[in-house]
Amino acid sequence: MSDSAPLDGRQQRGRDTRALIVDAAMAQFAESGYRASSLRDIAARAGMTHPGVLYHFPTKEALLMAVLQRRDDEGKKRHPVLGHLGREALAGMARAAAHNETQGAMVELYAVLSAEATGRDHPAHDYFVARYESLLATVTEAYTVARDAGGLRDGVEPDVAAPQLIALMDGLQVQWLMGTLPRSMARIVADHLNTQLVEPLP
Amino acid sequence: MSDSAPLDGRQQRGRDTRALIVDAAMAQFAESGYRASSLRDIAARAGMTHPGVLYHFPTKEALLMAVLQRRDDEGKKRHPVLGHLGREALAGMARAAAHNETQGAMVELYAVLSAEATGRDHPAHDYFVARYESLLATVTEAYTVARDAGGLRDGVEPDVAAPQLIALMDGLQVQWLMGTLPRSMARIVADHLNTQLVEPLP
DNA sequence: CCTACCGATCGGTAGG
DNA sequence: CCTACCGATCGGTAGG
Repeated sequence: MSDSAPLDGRQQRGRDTRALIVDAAMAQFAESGYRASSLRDIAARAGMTHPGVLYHFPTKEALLMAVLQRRDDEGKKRHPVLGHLGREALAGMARAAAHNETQGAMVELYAVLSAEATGRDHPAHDYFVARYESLLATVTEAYTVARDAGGLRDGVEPDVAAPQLIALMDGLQVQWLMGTLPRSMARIVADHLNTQLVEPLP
Repeated sequence: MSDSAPLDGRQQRGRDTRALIVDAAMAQFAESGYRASSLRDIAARAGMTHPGVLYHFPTKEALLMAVLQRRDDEGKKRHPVLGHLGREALAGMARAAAHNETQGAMVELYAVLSAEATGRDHPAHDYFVARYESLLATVTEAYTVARDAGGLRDGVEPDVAAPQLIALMDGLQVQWLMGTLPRSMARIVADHLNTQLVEPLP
Protein backbone atom coordinates (compact mmCIF):
# COMPACT_ATOMS: atom_id res chain seq x y z
CA MET A 1 0.00 0.00 0.00
CA SER A 2 1.00 3.66 -0.34
CA ASP A 3 2.01 3.82 3.34
CA SER A 4 5.09 1.73 2.59
CA ALA A 5 6.30 3.88 -0.34
CA PRO A 6 9.27 6.18 0.44
CA LEU A 7 8.35 9.79 1.15
CA ASP A 8 10.19 12.90 0.09
CA GLY A 9 10.87 15.65 2.63
CA ARG A 10 7.65 17.52 2.07
CA GLN A 11 5.45 14.45 2.39
CA GLN A 12 7.29 13.44 5.56
CA ARG A 13 6.71 16.82 7.14
CA GLY A 14 3.03 16.55 6.16
CA ARG A 15 2.78 13.18 7.87
CA ASP A 16 4.41 14.48 11.05
CA THR A 17 2.10 17.47 11.15
CA ARG A 18 -0.95 15.26 10.66
CA ALA A 19 0.22 13.03 13.50
CA LEU A 20 0.72 16.11 15.68
CA ILE A 21 -2.81 17.29 14.94
CA VAL A 22 -4.27 13.86 15.65
CA ASP A 23 -2.43 13.82 19.00
CA ALA A 24 -3.89 17.21 19.87
CA ALA A 25 -7.40 16.21 18.77
CA MET A 26 -7.22 12.99 20.76
CA ALA A 27 -6.36 14.91 23.93
CA GLN A 28 -9.04 17.53 23.34
CA PHE A 29 -11.82 15.06 22.47
CA ALA A 30 -10.88 13.03 25.55
CA GLU A 31 -11.23 16.08 27.77
CA SER A 32 -14.45 17.49 26.36
CA GLY A 33 -15.99 15.03 23.92
CA TYR A 34 -16.37 15.67 20.20
CA ARG A 35 -19.17 18.22 20.15
CA ALA A 36 -17.75 20.45 22.85
CA SER A 37 -14.23 20.50 21.37
CA SER A 38 -13.48 23.34 18.97
CA LEU A 39 -11.04 23.30 16.09
CA ARG A 40 -9.41 26.34 17.67
CA ASP A 41 -8.76 24.40 20.90
CA ILE A 42 -7.20 21.57 18.91
CA ALA A 43 -5.18 23.94 16.71
CA ALA A 44 -3.76 25.72 19.76
CA ARG A 45 -2.60 22.38 21.22
CA ALA A 46 -0.93 21.60 17.90
CA GLY A 47 0.72 25.03 17.72
CA MET A 48 -1.12 26.41 14.71
CA THR A 49 -4.31 28.20 13.70
CA HIS A 50 -7.59 26.44 13.04
CA PRO A 51 -7.49 26.93 9.27
CA GLY A 52 -4.14 25.19 9.50
CA VAL A 53 -5.89 22.14 10.91
CA LEU A 54 -8.48 22.33 8.13
CA TYR A 55 -5.68 22.36 5.55
CA HIS A 56 -4.78 18.82 6.70
CA PHE A 57 -8.30 17.54 7.51
CA PRO A 58 -11.18 18.90 5.41
CA THR A 59 -13.76 18.91 8.24
CA LYS A 60 -13.94 18.40 12.00
CA GLU A 61 -15.65 15.09 11.33
CA ALA A 62 -12.77 13.87 9.16
CA LEU A 63 -10.44 14.67 12.05
CA LEU A 64 -12.57 12.62 14.43
CA MET A 65 -12.42 9.67 12.07
CA ALA A 66 -8.62 10.00 11.85
CA VAL A 67 -8.43 9.90 15.66
CA LEU A 68 -10.52 6.73 15.82
CA GLN A 69 -8.53 5.16 12.97
CA ARG A 70 -5.26 5.87 14.73
CA ARG A 71 -6.43 4.21 17.91
CA ASP A 72 -7.59 1.15 15.98
CA ASP A 73 -4.20 0.86 14.27
CA GLU A 74 -2.39 1.02 17.62
CA GLY A 75 -4.80 -1.52 19.12
CA LYS A 76 -4.26 -3.94 16.25
CA LYS A 77 -0.50 -3.70 16.77
CA ARG A 78 -0.90 -4.40 20.49
CA HIS A 79 -3.46 -7.25 20.26
CA PRO A 80 -3.46 -9.02 16.89
CA VAL A 81 -6.80 -10.86 16.32
CA LEU A 82 -6.70 -13.13 19.42
CA GLY A 83 -10.28 -14.50 19.47
CA HIS A 84 -9.12 -18.02 18.57
CA LEU A 85 -6.78 -18.13 21.57
CA GLY A 86 -9.57 -18.87 24.06
CA ARG A 87 -8.40 -18.59 27.65
CA GLU A 88 -5.26 -16.68 26.63
CA ALA A 89 -7.44 -14.09 24.88
CA LEU A 90 -9.48 -13.65 28.06
CA ALA A 91 -6.30 -13.18 30.09
CA GLY A 92 -5.43 -10.54 27.50
CA MET A 93 -8.57 -8.60 28.43
CA ALA A 94 -7.34 -8.36 32.02
CA ARG A 95 -3.97 -7.15 30.74
CA ALA A 96 -5.76 -4.60 28.56
CA ALA A 97 -7.50 -3.27 31.68
CA ALA A 98 -4.08 -2.89 33.35
CA HIS A 99 -2.73 -1.12 30.27
CA ASN A 100 -5.72 1.24 30.23
CA GLU A 101 -4.84 2.40 33.73
CA THR A 102 -1.77 4.08 32.22
CA GLN A 103 -3.80 5.68 29.38
CA GLY A 104 -6.18 8.11 31.06
CA ALA A 105 -6.72 10.30 28.00
CA MET A 106 -7.52 7.38 25.72
CA VAL A 107 -9.90 5.85 28.25
CA GLU A 108 -11.64 9.18 28.65
CA LEU A 109 -11.86 9.58 24.87
CA TYR A 110 -13.63 6.28 24.45
CA ALA A 111 -15.89 6.62 27.47
CA VAL A 112 -17.08 10.06 26.41
CA LEU A 113 -17.30 9.32 22.69
CA SER A 114 -19.06 5.97 23.04
CA ALA A 115 -21.76 7.53 25.22
CA GLU A 116 -22.08 10.55 22.91
CA ALA A 117 -22.20 8.24 19.88
CA THR A 118 -25.19 6.21 21.08
CA GLY A 119 -27.28 8.88 19.33
CA ARG A 120 -28.04 7.74 15.80
CA ASP A 121 -27.13 11.14 14.33
CA HIS A 122 -23.62 11.25 15.83
CA PRO A 123 -20.86 11.11 13.19
CA ALA A 124 -19.14 8.24 15.03
CA HIS A 125 -22.33 6.22 15.62
CA ASP A 126 -21.73 3.69 12.85
CA TYR A 127 -18.10 3.35 13.86
CA PHE A 128 -19.02 2.44 17.44
CA VAL A 129 -21.79 0.04 16.41
CA ALA A 130 -19.31 -1.79 14.18
CA ARG A 131 -16.71 -1.76 16.94
CA TYR A 132 -19.07 -3.25 19.54
CA GLU A 133 -20.27 -5.91 17.11
CA SER A 134 -16.72 -6.90 16.25
CA LEU A 135 -15.63 -6.91 19.90
CA LEU A 136 -18.66 -8.99 20.88
CA ALA A 137 -17.87 -11.55 18.19
CA THR A 138 -14.22 -11.77 19.26
CA VAL A 139 -14.96 -12.16 22.97
CA THR A 140 -17.76 -14.68 22.31
CA GLU A 141 -15.32 -16.72 20.25
CA ALA A 142 -12.71 -16.57 23.01
CA TYR A 143 -15.20 -17.91 25.57
CA THR A 144 -16.37 -20.60 23.15
CA VAL A 145 -12.82 -21.81 22.47
CA ALA A 146 -12.08 -21.79 26.21
CA ARG A 147 -15.23 -23.80 26.92
CA ASP A 148 -14.48 -26.37 24.20
CA ALA A 149 -11.04 -26.84 25.78
CA GLY A 150 -12.72 -27.57 29.14
CA GLY A 151 -11.48 -24.31 30.65
CA LEU A 152 -14.84 -22.83 31.77
CA ARG A 153 -16.86 -23.66 34.88
CA ASP A 154 -20.29 -25.21 34.48
CA GLY A 155 -23.04 -22.76 33.65
CA VAL A 156 -20.80 -20.13 32.00
CA GLU A 157 -22.43 -19.43 28.64
CA PRO A 158 -20.30 -17.63 26.00
CA ASP A 159 -23.33 -15.72 24.68
CA VAL A 160 -24.02 -14.28 28.13
CA ALA A 161 -20.46 -14.01 29.42
CA ALA A 162 -19.22 -11.99 26.42
CA PRO A 163 -21.55 -8.96 26.68
CA GLN A 164 -21.10 -9.19 30.47
CA LEU A 165 -17.32 -8.86 30.24
CA ILE A 166 -17.50 -6.00 27.76
CA ALA A 167 -20.03 -4.17 29.93
CA LEU A 168 -17.93 -4.72 33.04
CA MET A 169 -14.85 -3.20 31.40
CA ASP A 170 -16.76 -0.21 30.01
CA GLY A 171 -18.49 0.47 33.32
CA LEU A 172 -15.28 0.19 35.32
CA GLN A 173 -13.73 2.89 33.17
CA VAL A 174 -16.42 5.40 34.15
CA GLN A 175 -15.94 4.72 37.87
CA TRP A 176 -12.18 4.83 37.42
CA LEU A 177 -12.31 8.19 35.61
CA MET A 178 -14.68 9.50 38.27
CA GLY A 179 -12.13 8.55 40.93
CA THR A 180 -14.60 6.44 42.91
CA LEU A 181 -13.27 2.97 42.05
CA PRO A 182 -11.93 1.42 45.28
CA ARG A 183 -9.68 -1.16 43.48
CA SER A 184 -7.71 -1.38 40.26
CA MET A 185 -9.65 -2.14 37.08
CA ALA A 186 -7.29 -5.03 36.31
CA ARG A 187 -7.91 -6.61 39.73
CA ILE A 188 -11.70 -6.45 39.36
CA VAL A 189 -11.62 -7.86 35.81
CA ALA A 190 -9.31 -10.70 36.91
CA ASP A 191 -11.60 -11.49 39.87
CA HIS A 192 -14.55 -11.61 37.50
CA LEU A 193 -12.76 -13.96 35.08
CA ASN A 194 -11.69 -16.16 38.00
CA THR A 195 -15.33 -16.85 38.83
CA GLN A 196 -15.68 -18.26 35.30
CA LEU A 197 -12.37 -20.07 34.64
CA VAL A 198 -11.43 -23.51 35.97
CA GLU A 199 -7.77 -22.47 36.34
CA PRO A 200 -7.43 -19.07 38.05
CA LEU A 201 -5.43 -16.27 36.45
CA PRO A 202 -2.38 -14.87 38.29
CA MET B 1 -41.40 22.20 54.04
CA SER B 2 -42.64 24.82 51.61
CA ASP B 3 -43.53 22.14 49.05
CA SER B 4 -46.49 21.05 51.16
CA ALA B 5 -47.97 24.56 51.54
CA PRO B 6 -51.04 25.30 49.36
CA LEU B 7 -50.33 27.30 46.22
CA ASP B 8 -52.39 30.06 44.70
CA GLY B 9 -53.18 29.98 40.97
CA ARG B 10 -50.08 31.86 39.89
CA GLN B 11 -47.66 29.71 41.89
CA GLN B 12 -49.32 26.54 40.56
CA ARG B 13 -48.90 27.69 36.97
CA GLY B 14 -45.26 28.47 37.74
CA ARG B 15 -44.70 24.97 39.08
CA ASP B 16 -46.31 23.38 36.04
CA THR B 17 -44.21 25.46 33.69
CA ARG B 18 -41.04 24.59 35.57
CA ALA B 19 -41.94 20.89 35.34
CA LEU B 20 -42.59 21.31 31.61
CA ILE B 21 -39.17 22.91 31.13
CA VAL B 22 -37.45 20.19 33.15
CA ASP B 23 -39.18 17.55 30.97
CA ALA B 24 -37.93 19.28 27.84
CA ALA B 25 -34.40 19.68 29.20
CA MET B 26 -34.28 16.03 30.25
CA ALA B 27 -35.19 14.91 26.73
CA GLN B 28 -32.72 17.30 25.10
CA PHE B 29 -29.78 16.49 27.44
CA ALA B 30 -30.49 12.79 26.88
CA GLU B 31 -30.30 13.21 23.12
CA SER B 32 -27.23 15.43 22.94
CA GLY B 33 -25.59 15.68 26.34
CA TYR B 34 -25.37 18.89 28.36
CA ARG B 35 -22.77 20.85 26.43
CA ALA B 36 -24.27 20.24 22.98
CA SER B 37 -27.83 21.12 24.07
CA SER B 38 -28.86 24.74 23.61
CA LEU B 39 -31.36 26.66 25.66
CA ARG B 40 -33.16 27.41 22.39
CA ASP B 41 -33.58 23.68 21.67
CA ILE B 42 -34.99 23.15 25.15
CA ALA B 43 -37.24 26.21 24.95
CA ALA B 44 -38.68 25.04 21.63
CA ARG B 45 -39.56 21.67 23.15
CA ALA B 46 -41.26 23.45 26.02
CA GLY B 47 -43.16 25.77 23.65
CA MET B 48 -41.51 29.04 24.60
CA THR B 49 -38.49 31.23 23.85
CA HIS B 50 -35.12 30.79 25.46
CA PRO B 51 -35.36 33.87 27.66
CA GLY B 52 -38.60 32.31 28.88
CA VAL B 53 -36.59 29.36 30.14
CA LEU B 54 -34.10 31.72 31.80
CA TYR B 55 -36.98 33.44 33.60
CA HIS B 56 -37.59 30.16 35.47
CA PHE B 57 -33.96 28.97 35.77
CA PRO B 58 -31.26 31.63 36.09
CA THR B 59 -28.59 29.71 34.10
CA LYS B 60 -28.26 26.62 31.94
CA GLU B 61 -26.33 25.02 34.78
CA ALA B 62 -29.20 25.60 37.23
CA LEU B 63 -31.48 23.84 34.77
CA LEU B 64 -29.13 20.85 34.62
CA MET B 65 -29.16 20.62 38.40
CA ALA B 66 -32.97 20.71 38.40
CA VAL B 67 -33.03 17.81 35.92
CA LEU B 68 -30.70 15.73 38.10
CA GLN B 69 -32.66 16.66 41.23
CA ARG B 70 -35.92 15.59 39.63
CA ARG B 71 -34.52 12.21 38.69
CA ASP B 72 -33.21 11.66 42.20
CA ASP B 73 -36.62 12.47 43.67
CA GLU B 74 -38.31 9.97 41.37
CA GLY B 75 -35.68 7.34 42.14
CA LYS B 76 -36.14 7.79 45.90
CA LYS B 77 -39.90 7.28 45.48
CA ARG B 78 -39.29 4.10 43.48
CA HIS B 79 -36.54 2.55 45.66
CA PRO B 80 -36.51 3.84 49.26
CA VAL B 81 -33.06 3.28 50.87
CA LEU B 82 -32.88 -0.55 50.47
CA GLY B 83 -29.22 -1.23 51.32
CA HIS B 84 -30.13 -3.01 54.58
CA LEU B 85 -32.36 -5.49 52.72
CA GLY B 86 -29.43 -7.60 51.52
CA ARG B 87 -30.47 -10.16 48.94
CA GLU B 88 -33.78 -8.37 48.31
CA ALA B 89 -31.88 -5.18 47.50
CA LEU B 90 -29.76 -7.07 44.96
CA ALA B 91 -32.91 -8.49 43.36
CA GLY B 92 -34.08 -4.89 43.18
CA MET B 93 -31.03 -4.03 41.01
CA ALA B 94 -32.17 -6.61 38.45
CA ARG B 95 -35.67 -5.12 38.56
CA ALA B 96 -34.17 -1.66 38.07
CA ALA B 97 -32.43 -2.94 34.93
CA ALA B 98 -35.79 -4.19 33.64
CA HIS B 99 -37.38 -0.82 34.43
CA ASN B 100 -34.59 1.02 32.62
CA GLU B 101 -35.44 -0.87 29.44
CA THR B 102 -38.68 1.14 29.32
CA GLN B 103 -36.87 4.46 29.96
CA GLY B 104 -34.63 5.04 26.97
CA ALA B 105 -34.35 8.81 27.37
CA MET B 106 -33.41 8.59 31.04
CA VAL B 107 -30.84 5.89 30.41
CA GLU B 108 -29.33 7.97 27.63
CA LEU B 109 -29.28 11.05 29.86
CA TYR B 110 -27.28 9.26 32.52
CA ALA B 111 -24.95 7.43 30.16
CA VAL B 112 -24.05 10.62 28.29
CA LEU B 113 -23.89 12.89 31.34
CA SER B 114 -21.89 10.50 33.52
CA ALA B 115 -19.25 10.14 30.81
CA GLU B 116 -19.22 13.90 30.14
CA ALA B 117 -19.03 14.58 33.88
CA THR B 118 -15.86 12.56 34.47
CA GLY B 119 -14.04 15.79 33.60
CA ARG B 120 -13.32 17.72 36.79
CA ASP B 121 -14.54 21.00 35.29
CA HIS B 122 -17.98 19.70 34.31
CA PRO B 123 -20.81 21.33 36.30
CA ALA B 124 -22.26 17.93 37.22
CA HIS B 125 -18.90 16.39 38.21
CA ASP B 126 -19.41 16.69 41.96
CA TYR B 127 -22.97 15.44 41.65
CA PHE B 128 -21.85 12.26 39.89
CA VAL B 129 -18.95 11.62 42.26
CA ALA B 130 -21.37 11.86 45.19
CA ARG B 131 -23.87 9.63 43.40
CA TYR B 132 -21.30 6.90 42.69
CA GLU B 133 -19.99 7.02 46.25
CA SER B 134 -23.49 6.70 47.66
CA LEU B 135 -24.45 3.92 45.25
CA LEU B 136 -21.23 2.05 46.03
CA ALA B 137 -21.91 2.25 49.77
CA THR B 138 -25.50 1.03 49.33
CA VAL B 139 -24.59 -1.92 47.10
CA THR B 140 -21.64 -2.89 49.31
CA GLU B 141 -23.99 -2.91 52.30
CA ALA B 142 -26.49 -5.06 50.41
CA TYR B 143 -23.83 -7.66 49.59
CA THR B 144 -22.54 -7.57 53.18
CA VAL B 145 -26.00 -8.15 54.65
CA ALA B 146 -26.61 -10.96 52.14
CA ARG B 147 -23.31 -12.59 53.05
CA ASP B 148 -23.95 -12.36 56.80
CA ALA B 149 -27.28 -14.12 56.21
CA GLY B 150 -25.43 -16.94 54.42
CA GLY B 151 -26.85 -15.97 51.04
CA LEU B 152 -23.58 -15.54 49.09
CA ARG B 153 -21.41 -18.24 47.55
CA ASP B 154 -17.87 -18.73 48.83
CA GLY B 155 -15.35 -16.28 47.47
CA VAL B 156 -17.84 -13.47 46.72
CA GLU B 157 -16.38 -10.39 48.40
CA PRO B 158 -18.74 -7.41 48.94
CA ASP B 159 -15.92 -4.90 48.30
CA VAL B 160 -15.24 -6.45 44.88
CA ALA B 161 -18.76 -7.48 43.94
CA ALA B 162 -20.25 -4.02 44.51
CA PRO B 163 -18.15 -2.01 42.01
CA GLN B 164 -18.48 -4.99 39.65
CA LEU B 165 -22.27 -4.90 39.71
CA ILE B 166 -22.38 -1.13 39.24
CA ALA B 167 -19.92 -1.32 36.35
CA LEU B 168 -21.88 -4.14 34.74
CA MET B 169 -25.11 -2.15 34.82
CA ASP B 170 -23.48 1.02 33.47
CA GLY B 171 -21.70 -0.83 30.69
CA LEU B 172 -24.81 -2.74 29.66
CA GLN B 173 -26.62 0.55 29.16
CA VAL B 174 -24.12 1.70 26.56
CA GLN B 175 -24.41 -1.54 24.58
CA TRP B 176 -28.19 -1.43 24.92
CA LEU B 177 -28.36 2.17 23.65
CA MET B 178 -26.01 1.25 20.82
CA GLY B 179 -28.40 -1.53 19.80
CA THR B 180 -25.70 -4.22 19.96
CA LEU B 181 -26.79 -6.01 23.15
CA PRO B 182 -27.92 -9.53 22.16
CA ARG B 183 -30.00 -10.10 25.34
CA SER B 184 -32.07 -8.02 27.76
CA MET B 185 -30.19 -6.03 30.38
CA ALA B 186 -32.34 -7.55 33.13
CA ARG B 187 -31.49 -11.11 31.98
CA ILE B 188 -27.74 -10.44 31.97
CA VAL B 189 -27.83 -8.78 35.40
CA ALA B 190 -29.88 -11.65 36.84
CA ASP B 191 -27.45 -14.20 35.36
CA HIS B 192 -24.56 -12.31 36.95
CA LEU B 193 -26.25 -12.23 40.37
CA ASN B 194 -27.04 -15.93 40.07
CA THR B 195 -23.34 -16.74 39.89
CA GLN B 196 -23.01 -15.05 43.30
CA LEU B 197 -26.17 -16.01 45.21
CA VAL B 198 -26.80 -19.36 46.89
CA GLU B 199 -30.51 -19.26 46.00
CA PRO B 200 -31.07 -18.26 42.33
CA LEU B 201 -33.33 -15.35 41.41
CA PRO B 202 -36.42 -16.01 39.27
C1' DC C 1 -42.77 35.36 29.61
C1' DC C 2 -41.75 38.09 25.04
C1' DT C 3 -38.86 41.08 21.68
C1' DA C 4 -34.63 42.76 20.80
C1' DC C 5 -30.17 42.75 21.50
C1' DC C 6 -25.16 41.86 23.34
C1' DG C 7 -20.28 39.91 22.86
C1' DA C 8 -18.22 35.47 22.25
C1' DT C 9 -17.48 31.52 19.73
C1' DC C 10 -18.44 28.08 16.28
C1' DG C 11 -17.04 25.40 11.56
C1' DG C 12 -15.71 26.58 7.32
C1' DT C 13 -13.98 29.50 3.10
C1' DA C 14 -11.19 32.97 0.17
C1' DG C 15 -7.04 34.25 -1.16
C1' DG C 16 -2.56 34.24 -0.84
C1' DC D 1 -0.23 26.98 6.64
C1' DC D 2 -1.52 32.12 7.71
C1' DT D 3 -4.74 36.41 7.86
C1' DA D 4 -9.09 37.89 7.36
C1' DC D 5 -13.52 37.04 7.02
C1' DC D 6 -18.40 34.72 6.60
C1' DG D 7 -23.13 33.44 8.53
C1' DA D 8 -24.90 30.77 12.29
C1' DT D 9 -25.44 29.94 16.92
C1' DC D 10 -24.35 30.25 21.76
C1' DG D 11 -25.70 31.84 26.96
C1' DG D 12 -27.26 35.68 28.99
C1' DT D 13 -29.32 40.64 29.70
C1' DA D 14 -32.40 44.94 29.19
C1' DG D 15 -36.68 46.48 29.27
C1' DG D 16 -41.13 45.93 29.20
